[in-house]
Amino acid sequence: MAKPRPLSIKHQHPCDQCPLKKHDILRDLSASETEFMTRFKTGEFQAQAGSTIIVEGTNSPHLYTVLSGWGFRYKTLPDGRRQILNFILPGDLVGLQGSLMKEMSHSVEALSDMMFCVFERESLTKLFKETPSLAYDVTWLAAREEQMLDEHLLSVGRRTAIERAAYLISFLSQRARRVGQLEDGQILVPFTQSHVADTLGLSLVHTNKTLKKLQARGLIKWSERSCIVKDEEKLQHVAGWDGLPDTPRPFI
Amino acid sequence: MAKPRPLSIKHQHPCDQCPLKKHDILRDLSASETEFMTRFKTGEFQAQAGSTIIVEGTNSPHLYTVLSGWGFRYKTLPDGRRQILNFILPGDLVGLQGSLMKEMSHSVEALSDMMFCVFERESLTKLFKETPSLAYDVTWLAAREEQMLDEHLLSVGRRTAIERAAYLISFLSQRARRVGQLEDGQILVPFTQSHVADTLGLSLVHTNKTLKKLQARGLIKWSERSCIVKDEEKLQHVAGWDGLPDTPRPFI
DNA sequence: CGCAGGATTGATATCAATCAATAACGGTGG
DNA sequence: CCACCGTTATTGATTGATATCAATCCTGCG
Repeated sequence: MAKPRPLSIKHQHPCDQCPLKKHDILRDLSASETEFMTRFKTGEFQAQAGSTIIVEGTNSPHLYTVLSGWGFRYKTLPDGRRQILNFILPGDLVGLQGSLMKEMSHSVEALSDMMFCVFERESLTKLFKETPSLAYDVTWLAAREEQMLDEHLLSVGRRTAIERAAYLISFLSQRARRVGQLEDGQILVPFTQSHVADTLGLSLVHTNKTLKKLQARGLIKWSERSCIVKDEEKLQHVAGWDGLPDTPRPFI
Repeated sequence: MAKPRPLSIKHQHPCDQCPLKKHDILRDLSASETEFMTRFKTGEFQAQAGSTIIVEGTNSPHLYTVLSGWGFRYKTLPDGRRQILNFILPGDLVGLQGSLMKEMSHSVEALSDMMFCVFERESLTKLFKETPSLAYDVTWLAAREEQMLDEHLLSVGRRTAIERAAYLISFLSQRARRVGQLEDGQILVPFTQSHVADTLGLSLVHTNKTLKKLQARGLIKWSERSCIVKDEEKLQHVAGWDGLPDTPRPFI
């Protein structure tokens, strides 16, 4: 519950040595783009596992790119029921809504310790004026988020419990792999079955029983706050899902 | 199932007389923006009620803005189960994903007869280069779609059947009102309870029973392929939903 | 008149939620 | 070291919500 504050560390990672560059899935920036990003970036910011980074209804003056760590976006109903909307991984943009609209309509919490690259919301206009190619990338990222939400909605609305779980785990393992967060099939993030339940729109107990079924079928193994994927192909088949594209994607 | 083709009617509505201008909720375009849109626009296109405008997995060379009529975006599972993702109303942008990515990941169908303003996907890059303010608006619209999907996901994942129905109907009535599609509380669109069911993630039968409950409580009245809102405030309260913002929004 | 699509209803089946325990584990204070 | 927690995972029993099945009833239309 501790409210994280930006640390005063500035440009610990210069943009031309951005730690995200090592991921093949992320497209390279041109020299002029990197130059713009260097001006755009105002600092870095660290969040502890479990801390809340963005609170629904507030208006954050910042826009972030995740440099490392895992988090998730969620919304809650007045009585506390929670729905996890999506997970946030390295290379993802966080807080765009808040920069465009009056306020954020969802909250964000860190699953692991996280490191962010910080931008001022005001300079977003400048980005659009001065560097159209990056503006295009921002829009691309927004469209990608929409695409993921579409699939989640299909999942929660029309897939059965076991199909949903199969979809979620193969979705997460594919996203994880693309940013080096999958080792021997294990998704390198500490998340609980409560998180899974609130993503799938199921109760905790039923989520547990569903994961056990997948385990009994030999498709996964749940182990200490994480999940080991045993048979990704079968998981995808159970879910009736095509998988993520393997093409490079932008980041800012 | 008939595949609609663009009609050869060009600029029936010049951009400076855009029929969308009459809606207060839509922000005015500057002279230079209107000038750009005139060049950007390549024609108009009409779709019949029930026709499929975009097919999942294909790659449409066009980007559309809805001038009139209602439609919906949806995805299906291999065995045919369908999830409606969102509804499409005048002023909405359609096909952005297809312009940015390789292919569309959802389908679009017309609920009523519809009229679209047509743009070439290639000129989107030009839009970003030449008119940053419109590029910003495109991104704004993408973020707005994301916001709606977030709320739908919360609904399908965590709201009960009656809460979901209450949310959907107040959501639709508010969107309808903003573009003159609400008359005496009636949502002016021909949709069936099957559409409602596939939006809520419920079966058709249960949807019918749920709507009947709302009707018994005096909150709505279902009547010939549409819905009359009797008490919007109570609907919103049942759903635990804040409602849509009333601020002007962009369109392109 | 008969037919098709949509709406409605009752009976039954199934899935998932809830309730209630227990187990396994790490951390903490004595 | 051990007793005591709190968190997470697990399991069985029961309840409740929603799906499915099967009719029937409209209403517009050829």
